[in-house]
Amino acid sequence: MHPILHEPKYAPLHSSSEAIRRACLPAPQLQSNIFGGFDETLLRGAEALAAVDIVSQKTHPFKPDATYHTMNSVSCTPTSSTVHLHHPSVLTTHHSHHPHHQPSQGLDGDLLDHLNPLSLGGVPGPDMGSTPSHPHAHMSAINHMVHHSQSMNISHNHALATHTAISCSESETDPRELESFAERFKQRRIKLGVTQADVGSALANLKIPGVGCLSQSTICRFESLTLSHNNMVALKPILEAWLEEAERAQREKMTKPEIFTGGDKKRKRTSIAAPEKRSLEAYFAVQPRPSSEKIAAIAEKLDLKKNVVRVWFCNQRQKQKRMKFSATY
DNA sequence: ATGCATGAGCC
DNA sequence: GCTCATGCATA
Repeated sequence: MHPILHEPKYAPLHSSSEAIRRACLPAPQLQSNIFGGFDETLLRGAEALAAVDIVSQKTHPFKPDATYHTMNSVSCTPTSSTVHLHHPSVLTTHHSHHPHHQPSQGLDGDLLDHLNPLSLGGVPGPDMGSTPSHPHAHMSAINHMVHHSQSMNISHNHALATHTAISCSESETDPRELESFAERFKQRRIKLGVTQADVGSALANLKIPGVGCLSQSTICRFESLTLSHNNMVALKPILEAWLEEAERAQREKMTKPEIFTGGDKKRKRTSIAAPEKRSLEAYFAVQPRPSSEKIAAIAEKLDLKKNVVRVWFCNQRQKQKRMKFSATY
């Protein structure tokens, strides 16, 4: 079921969002935010690193078998609410993107070759059953949509002394507004003496259709603007509602924030060692979107599980899109 | 505060 | 298999 958000004015999303994004983006220089604009320079660096890696790699067999999760319990269960919707990514509207833009395809192949001359032949990739299918409690699913047009525009018309063509949207999506709200939010939250985790679990008490609780992580990221612009836009009204409610409640009495009693769950987090991480970064600089084969090759070289490498690349890409570091919103 | 991971939805 | 929103675990 789809939790229809109480905001009919939003455009249809999912399906079209990707398309819209792609279509709208002029020609962002893509992922060069983090790694700056070097290409050749970095490349050499990458190759060097990679080379070094090969060597150092064999020396220490890091975690041969990275990690695993063992979780079971579900989670947030703030005594009162039951509204746990699924359907997280409902908003995917703008963002920058180009389908597959491979900056230096040849290069990366090269790099890999150096690293692993055998890999390209057909490395089966040590991707063994890495899917401990776990029933994950995926609660909370908010999201509002954002007009596609809006967000995109703002990014391009940079400081035009003339007029800001923020044509489409209301200030709700203005990065500037989001930033100041996040700041005010944190301040008021602290004033209320509430922790990020408290806010997250208390959200469920708002009983907003489609909104369950959120984790401390998410609240933290919201405050620090380390979420995508879309995500920020979607969360803002919710957190704003909580804030109002919390301040109102405080005026009359003291509602004690309830913390869910998660009993059991132990998921181990894989920790990628510095040397491996450096190599991954070097690869990423050259090719942010390696093919499955390349991922397998890299995984083998670094002695990491293929899935770990794949996820690392996904996370790295996502990281670039976060509000604070992205110029594409 | 942040790294690694999951899962839904889409292609 | 990717993107995105989000979370658990951890430094």
